[in-house]
Amino acid sequence: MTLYDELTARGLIAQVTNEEEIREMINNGKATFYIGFDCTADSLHVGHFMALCLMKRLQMAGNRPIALIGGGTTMIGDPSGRTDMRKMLTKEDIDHNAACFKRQMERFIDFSDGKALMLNNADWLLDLNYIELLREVGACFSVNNMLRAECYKQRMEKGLSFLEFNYMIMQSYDFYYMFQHYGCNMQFGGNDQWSNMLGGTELIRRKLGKDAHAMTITLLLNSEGKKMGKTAAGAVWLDPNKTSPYDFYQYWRNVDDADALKCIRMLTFLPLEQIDEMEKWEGSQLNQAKEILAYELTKLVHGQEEADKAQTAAKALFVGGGDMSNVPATTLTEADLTDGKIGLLDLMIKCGLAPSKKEARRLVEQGGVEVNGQKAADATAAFTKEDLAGDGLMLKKGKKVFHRAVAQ
RNA sequence: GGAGGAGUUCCCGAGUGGCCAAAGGGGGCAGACUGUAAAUCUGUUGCGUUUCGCUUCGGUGGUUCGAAUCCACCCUCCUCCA
Repeated sequence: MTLYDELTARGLIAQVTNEEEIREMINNGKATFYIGFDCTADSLHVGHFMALCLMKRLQMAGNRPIALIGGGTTMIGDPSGRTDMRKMLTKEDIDHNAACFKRQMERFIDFSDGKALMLNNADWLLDLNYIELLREVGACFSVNNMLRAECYKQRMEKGLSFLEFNYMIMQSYDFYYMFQHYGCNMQFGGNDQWSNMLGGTELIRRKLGKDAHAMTITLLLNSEGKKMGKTAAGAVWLDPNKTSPYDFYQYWRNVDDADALKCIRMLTFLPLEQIDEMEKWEGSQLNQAKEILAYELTKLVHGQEEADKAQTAAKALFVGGGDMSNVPATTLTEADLTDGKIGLLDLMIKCGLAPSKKEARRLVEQGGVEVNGQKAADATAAFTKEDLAGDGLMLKKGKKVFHRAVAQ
């Protein structure tokens, strides 16, 4: 099976500018393609992970990826898919975030021997001269057309600043620049980037009379049509300090039935035949599929060792028995104890199970807290250093949030 | 530049001097039911030493016994005119 067919079979391709040419290019490893990453946070998240996987698949087929860090474009802020304006970030924040991205990407993509490049558009965007740019590039854009683009249309209601309006031009310029300097002939991106990407191919055609290609990845939506990888607490991060491997595992372990196979197909590297086999599973058997999904993804992102740990911990907690040592834990010091004790409510806050005493108390009152398998009924309960010795106390909030508290 | 309108708790949105920690909905959390799923039902949803106290309705001052509510100035956004 060719690469292009595989991508199609996995449901990864959303739109392409020219199917025949792109198929030919990527199947034969002739593409030098880029994906842009706006560095609005100090870690990549699950949404980026899809893009990274795609880069990896293409790289394995001999194509050359360019990871473009948006040090320059982040100064502007992409209005796509947004109903409000982004917070403006300082130059320092952006630089810091870009450095964090770089570290994370190196885990997935092989940057050795020029097999992949990492560029930062700050290198060429920040030095642009306004008048020159307007004359060189601005003349090639039709405002009429731009306003017709879906990403701007949505914002016409709410208001769109001129700053953000220029985002498309900057992104197009990136493509134009890399096409000339790095032989970049294709751009990938989320489907919400389609109009921005077309801006680039159009610019290259007008300025250079050459064809460049664009291809978008299907956005990973759950059965309710919302972007996956978001929780109430925020994004699911790839940085283990922001989202622990255990939580990462649990996120995927808990996806809806309806989304399990779609995720396996789109995100894992399991062979398609194996996935087709799983397609027949239904009902509680899907639970097994979710386990596979969670394990495979945790392995990809955090490595085999962390994936094993997360799985062991999950099994120990939900199935029973087993080794508890991999369950997320908080270590308490002498300073956390008052008169040699710590109250249940304070303990819950320390372990991150509740943001305030009020909420901790409510949880206990509603019967949502267990300590060592016993329902905690008394909010005034307190624990001593001895209680926390050894494996410590096993706290449980609700049905599936477990946390250990141990003494130093 | 001119004329209007708006900013309320995580989000939407009611409230226009005391009965307001602030209706209703969404979302979240917890309970029941389950398969660590969905749907449904119930409770809950500012903080604390919890029959009470403290902080909160864009910001800063002011009026008042008392302000989300009235006044002044400022900031941000929207609509119309130029």
